[in-house]
Amino acid sequence: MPHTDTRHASGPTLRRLPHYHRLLRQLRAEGRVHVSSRLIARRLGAVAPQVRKDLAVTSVVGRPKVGYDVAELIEAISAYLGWRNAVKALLAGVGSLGTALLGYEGFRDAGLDIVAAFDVSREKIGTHVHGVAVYPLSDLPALADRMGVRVGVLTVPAEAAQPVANLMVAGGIRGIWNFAPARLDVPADIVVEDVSLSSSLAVLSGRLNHPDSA
Amino acid sequence: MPHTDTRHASGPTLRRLPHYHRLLRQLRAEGRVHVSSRLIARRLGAVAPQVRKDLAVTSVVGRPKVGYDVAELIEAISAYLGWRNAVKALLAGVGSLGTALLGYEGFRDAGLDIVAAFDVSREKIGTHVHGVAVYPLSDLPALADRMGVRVGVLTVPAEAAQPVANLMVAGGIRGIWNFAPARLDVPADIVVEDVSLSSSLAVLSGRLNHPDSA
DNA sequence: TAGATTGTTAATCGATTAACAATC
DNA sequence: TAGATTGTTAATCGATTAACAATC
Repeated sequence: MPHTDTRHASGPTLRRLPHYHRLLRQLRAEGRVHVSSRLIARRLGAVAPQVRKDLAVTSVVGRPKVGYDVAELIEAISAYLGWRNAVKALLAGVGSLGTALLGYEGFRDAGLDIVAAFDVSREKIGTHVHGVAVYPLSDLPALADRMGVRVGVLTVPAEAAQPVANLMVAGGIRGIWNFAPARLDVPADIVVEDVSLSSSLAVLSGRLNHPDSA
Repeated sequence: MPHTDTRHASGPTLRRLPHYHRLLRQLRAEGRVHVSSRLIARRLGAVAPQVRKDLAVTSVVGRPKVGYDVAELIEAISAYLGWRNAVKALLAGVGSLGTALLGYEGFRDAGLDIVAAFDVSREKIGTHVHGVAVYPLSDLPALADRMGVRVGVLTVPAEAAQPVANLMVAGGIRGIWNFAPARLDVPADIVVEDVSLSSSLAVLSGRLNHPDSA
């Protein structure tokens, strides 16, 4: 009996899935119907068994001597990552980064539909930023709950991160995409994904200053 | 003989150093002079040996029963990450994300001094964005070389990423902070650090959709 | 001194890579 | 069929965590 249950995807695997998706779309645009793990690996700077193990989480099976069906893989990755039916999200903190994220059209294709924004600033409240209405932070829990928002994008200053995260949790949000440079203390069933620009920059600086790095 | 040569800092360690730095500044502001690895670990959601191993790369030694000197650690982390004398950087791609990054004052404190921006758009060339002059992309190699720029911040669309990275390399740049969703092909001695928002979002989505994740 | 804390070695854990039988 | 490619198990690698002697 072939096992149909998908293996659990590790963090590194999840991180790579969008790269596979991007390459596969490119290959499909070039008219390619099948693709081998070896080709994918070469184009992405990886090795073939890595690619096969990653793709296995989608339950797609390849054919020996032929490879994988490109269109099937694209669809399966989209489905696995929940890109088919976008989840509703809100954004808190309409500063320069928040504004830039509100202006990024691509999130809807990546399963994220930002339906409301929140800020403390009198000047911003009541305006629309890239088509998204800005509400007062104090309305966040009630509005999030009413609209059925599941994800919060956190782009507030460090000091405000924890209190605003609390508002998100109070509003019934399930996951927080945290761009603030602060560690969040949230209930165990809330998913937090940190985007730490300072960490990323530190890796770049460290490698530049200490070049013997592996 | 005590060994004075610093151990090599791994990627994960480099990523955590800014978090230690932030917490230590906070502790210093509260008037704390010494700190134990145990306290740092608790505040950052880590374990004490992890902290001690990370901090060891700075060559700072702690005192049994007392802990580490807070000010000394702050200084040593800054020095290790090259935050003392900021490196010159340029930014290519003055879109919404590029504009947001140009507006972020904190980079200078993190050792990055963005001295010029580049774009293809006629409207943008010749203007200043958050005080930084925008030049035509074609001038990038010559200007980078002349100004002694060492880091390039890449915030162009995916299709432009590789050609613009090539311009950066031609201009003598040593490291690229890549925000574009594309894999860059560069000489082996060039450091590339990717910030992949789609990967980060994929982790969040994957954990939300497949909750049994570890 | 007694006890807390460091620095480091050893054990564990998880992810990557290599190897290879199954298969079309 | 012969040979390329998959799916999966075993080996390797690197990072995290546990353990503990040294030390102030």
